[in-house]
Amino acid sequence: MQLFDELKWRGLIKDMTSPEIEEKINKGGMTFYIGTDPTGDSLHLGHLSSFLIAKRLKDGGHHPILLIGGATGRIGDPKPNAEREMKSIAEIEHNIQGLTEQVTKLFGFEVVNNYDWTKDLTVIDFFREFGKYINVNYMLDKDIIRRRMDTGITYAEFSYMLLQAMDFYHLYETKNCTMQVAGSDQWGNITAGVDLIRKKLGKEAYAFTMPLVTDKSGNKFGKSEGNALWLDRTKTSPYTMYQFLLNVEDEMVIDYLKIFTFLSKEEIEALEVDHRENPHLRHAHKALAKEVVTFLHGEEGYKEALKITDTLFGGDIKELTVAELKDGLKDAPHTVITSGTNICDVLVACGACKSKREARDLIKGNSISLNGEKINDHELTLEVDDAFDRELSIIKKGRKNWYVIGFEG
RNA sequence: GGAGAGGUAGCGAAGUGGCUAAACGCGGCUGACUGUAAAUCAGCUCCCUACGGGUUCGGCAGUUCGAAUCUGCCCCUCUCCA
Repeated sequence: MQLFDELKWRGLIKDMTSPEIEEKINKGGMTFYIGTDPTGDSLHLGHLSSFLIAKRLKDGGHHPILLIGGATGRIGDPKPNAEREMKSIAEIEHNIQGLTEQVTKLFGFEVVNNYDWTKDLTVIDFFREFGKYINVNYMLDKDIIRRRMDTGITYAEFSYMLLQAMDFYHLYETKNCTMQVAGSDQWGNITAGVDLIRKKLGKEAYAFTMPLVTDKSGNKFGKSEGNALWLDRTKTSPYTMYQFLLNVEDEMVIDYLKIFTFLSKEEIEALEVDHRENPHLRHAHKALAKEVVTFLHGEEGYKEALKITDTLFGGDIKELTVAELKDGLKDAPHTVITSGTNICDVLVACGACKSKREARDLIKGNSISLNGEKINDHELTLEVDDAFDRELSIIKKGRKNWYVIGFEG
């Protein structure tokens, strides 16, 4: 199967600026770029799909460049509903450093920063060199701008697409970068760049987008309880990442295998059959979790995640040794209390509950386990004598939220 | 600069002097059922050991026995005009 067809089969191609892209992708040898603004100091799962496309293209003989938006990040890409908060320069610098290290390590891409070629541009030069080539009517016609017309948009964010267009133009000129790849929400910005290159240079540049990865109900994929799943293991442990992927919706798991793994068509189709016939075995889920965690954190990270999973979901935690518990729960919040503390206070202290009221409600609702036993008395106190080896107690909220309690004194 | 319409809990949106800690929907959390899934059903969703108390409806200051609801000033958003 040729590269383009494979990308298509994996569901990674939504829109293209030109049908010639198919041939160019199959042929290899292109320099292309993907971009991200330094909104955080690590990538998260939501970024991964487009970075993996870049990796696939790289493996197919193309040359990827990662553009980090030191300049564009100072402005903010318009969101559909509201203006972005401006980030401090210090935070942006910090994020650029984090992202650069991460991407270099994980993907080995060449990294550039658009602040380097925009920081010395004067306003007047900007207007003469770029402003004159873009019509406001054209900008107003972009979907993202139209959506912001009733809630308001500042001149800074309105101008964002010009900065991104300049990036493409700059990379085209200096690095012969002829293609841009991004998520479908970037279509407006991308085409602005293609048009700018055509107008200023009379040359054709190319771009395609990938569909936004969503869950079954159409929400953006890659958040757990409102928190992003970071690719940096100090921010999101291999275990947490593994668990998230193991729990994706049945209907979506095959799509995710195509998007997030390098498993072949044959392997994925075999998993699809397996999953249809024996859904409860969850072989497809396990494959997805294994592949992604191994790619991100190596064989060791995967083994660690698997071991913790087996420990926590394998049976009765009372049968485990303290050493096993410690190891299995080393990513769970760890809180030290004094022996004799009320259970509700402990639940708040360890972060399981926002308030004592919530703690009582959860206890009444049969949701809290202490050392493997459900509890229903909110007057209960935690005693060091009841702890495993007089050292630690384990609280579980719901089915999969764990908290380790140590004792002081 | 002028005229009009708005700012209500995580989001959307009711409420326009006491019956409102604030309808309803979404989201979130928990329970049951399952396969650590989905769907479904049930409970919870400002804080407090509580048939009660304390803080809320852009901000500040007032009117009133009583304000999310009325008044003044300020901040912010949208629409139209210039």
